[in-house]
Amino acid sequence: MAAASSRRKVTSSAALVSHDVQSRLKGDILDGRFPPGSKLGTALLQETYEASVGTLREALSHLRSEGLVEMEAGRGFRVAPVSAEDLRDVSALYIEFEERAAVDSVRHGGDAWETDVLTSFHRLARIEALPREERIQRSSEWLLCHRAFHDALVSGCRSRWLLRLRAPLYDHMERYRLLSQKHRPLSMHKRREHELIREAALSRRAEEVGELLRQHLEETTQTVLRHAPQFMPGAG
Amino acid sequence: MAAASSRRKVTSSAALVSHDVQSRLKGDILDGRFPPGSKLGTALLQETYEASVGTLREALSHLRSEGLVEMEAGRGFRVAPVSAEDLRDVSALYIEFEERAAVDSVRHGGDAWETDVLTSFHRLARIEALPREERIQRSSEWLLCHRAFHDALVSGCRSRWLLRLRAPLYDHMERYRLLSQKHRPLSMHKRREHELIREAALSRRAEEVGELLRQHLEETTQTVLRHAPQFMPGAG
DNA sequence: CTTTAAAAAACTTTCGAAACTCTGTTGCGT
DNA sequence: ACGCAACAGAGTTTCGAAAGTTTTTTAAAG
Repeated sequence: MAAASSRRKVTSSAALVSHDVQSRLKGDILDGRFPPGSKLGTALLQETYEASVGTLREALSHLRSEGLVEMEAGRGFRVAPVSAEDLRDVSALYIEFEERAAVDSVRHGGDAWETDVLTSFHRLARIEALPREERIQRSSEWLLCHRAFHDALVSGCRSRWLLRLRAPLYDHMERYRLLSQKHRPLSMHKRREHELIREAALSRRAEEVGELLRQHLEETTQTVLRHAPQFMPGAG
Repeated sequence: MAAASSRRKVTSSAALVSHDVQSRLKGDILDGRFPPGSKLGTALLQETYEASVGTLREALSHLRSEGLVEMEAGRGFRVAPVSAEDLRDVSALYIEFEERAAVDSVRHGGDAWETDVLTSFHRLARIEALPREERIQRSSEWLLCHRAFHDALVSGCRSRWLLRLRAPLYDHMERYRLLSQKHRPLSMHKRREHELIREAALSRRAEEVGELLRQHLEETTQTVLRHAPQFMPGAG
C-alpha cells in the first residue's frame, strides 16, 4: 500500500537479479560476513540470496575476476584469502592509480567533474560531521558516500582503462579496512583530510591533491597493517 | 583409435567445459572471427560451441570483466568495440606494466624464471626462424609462443596484482594486432628484438630490458595505429 | 502516407532438476 | 592393526525448458 510505485519505467532498465545478487554478495564479502577463505557453497548461498544456482554462479564468476572470490575446478568457490603481503601489494598499486587518476582529473576535469566532487563531498561531510555514536550507526551509508567521493575525484581522468583497473583495487582496500575496523577505534580525523582534498581539487591544485591523497591513503594502509595480526589468522 | 588417452588424471583436474568454451570464445574474439561490436546471441553461440545457455553465460560473464565483451541488461552481449583512442589508452598502460614487471623480474627472478625465459624464447625463436611461408601458416602456434615468452619475461615480478592487471591488457593488445594484421605485411624484424631482450634479461641488465621492451612495444602500437583506418569503421 | 497502437516473434534471463565429481566412510583382505 | 577398494553422501557443474523483455511486424486510425 502506501505510495504506489512513483518511479516510472520509462524505456525499461535492468532489474537483473543477477546484478543484484552480485552486489549483495560483494557487500557481504567486503564487510567480513563471509570471512576470507570461507567456503561459498551452493546451498548456503541459495538460502541466503534466494536465487538459483545458475544466477549465483554468474555472480560468483564475476566476483572471481575481481579477485574477491577464488574457484577451484570441481571444488567450488571460496572467499579470497587475505595477507599482509597482499595488502601491501594492493595498496601500493591502488595508491598510485588513485593519485594519477585524481591528478589527471584535476587538470582535465570539466563541469560535470566539479559538480560530482562538490556534491559527493557534501554528502560525505554531512555524515562525518555527525557525533561518533550516530556516525557508527550509519556506517553503511558512510561507506557509500566515501566511495562516491573518491570515485568522483578520479572520474575526470581521461584514461578509461586506469579507472577500470582501479575499481577492483578499491574494493579490496575497503575489505581490508573493514576487516581491521572491528579491532581498532574509529579514526575521526579523516574528516579534515577529505576537506583539504576537496579544497585543493576544486582550486585545481593538482600536485597538492596528489600529495594529500597519497598521504591520506598511505596512513590508512599503515593503520590497517598495524592491526593485521588481529584479523589475519597467521600474519606477523 | 590411434593412441588411447595416454594422459592420466592423477588427482583429477578440471575438464570444466565452461573454461574450455571461454578459451575458444576468447580466441575467436581476439582474431576477429567475432568482429568488434558484433552481437553474441545465444542461438549463434550455442550452435558454435555446443554448450548450454548457462555455460555460455558464465563464459561471457568472465570475458565481460576482462573488457572483451560488453553487456546491456536485457539486450544480451556484444563484442567490445575498438577505437584508436582505446588502443592508445590500453597500449600506454600495457607498456608501462610490462616494463615494470619485466624490470622487477630481471632484478628478482629466480631459477624458475630464468628457465622459463630460456625455454619459451627457444620455442618462439624456432618458429620465427621459419621461412615466411610456413611462419604464416603456423601463426596460431606463434601466437601461443609469443604470449608465453612475454609471460615468462614478467613472471618473476613480485607484485601479483601487477601481473593480474597486466593480463587482460595483453589480450586487448593482441586483438588490435590481429585485427590490423590482415591489412599490412607481416613484420619480420621482431625476431631480432626478441633475441636482444632475451639476451639482456638473462644477463640481468634490467634497465636495458626495460628500454628494449618499451621500444619493441611502442613500435608495434605505432604500426597498428598507422593501419587503424582500415580495420576501424570510423577511425581517423 | 504517416503515425500510433496492439499482437507476434525473437531473444534474454532465470530456474530447478539431472549428471557428474569429489570426500569421507565402511568393510574386506592382507 | 594397517592399507586398499568399493560404497554412500554431499556438493558442483551442466543442461533444457519456463518466464519475462525487447524488437519487429501488422493493422488501424488520423
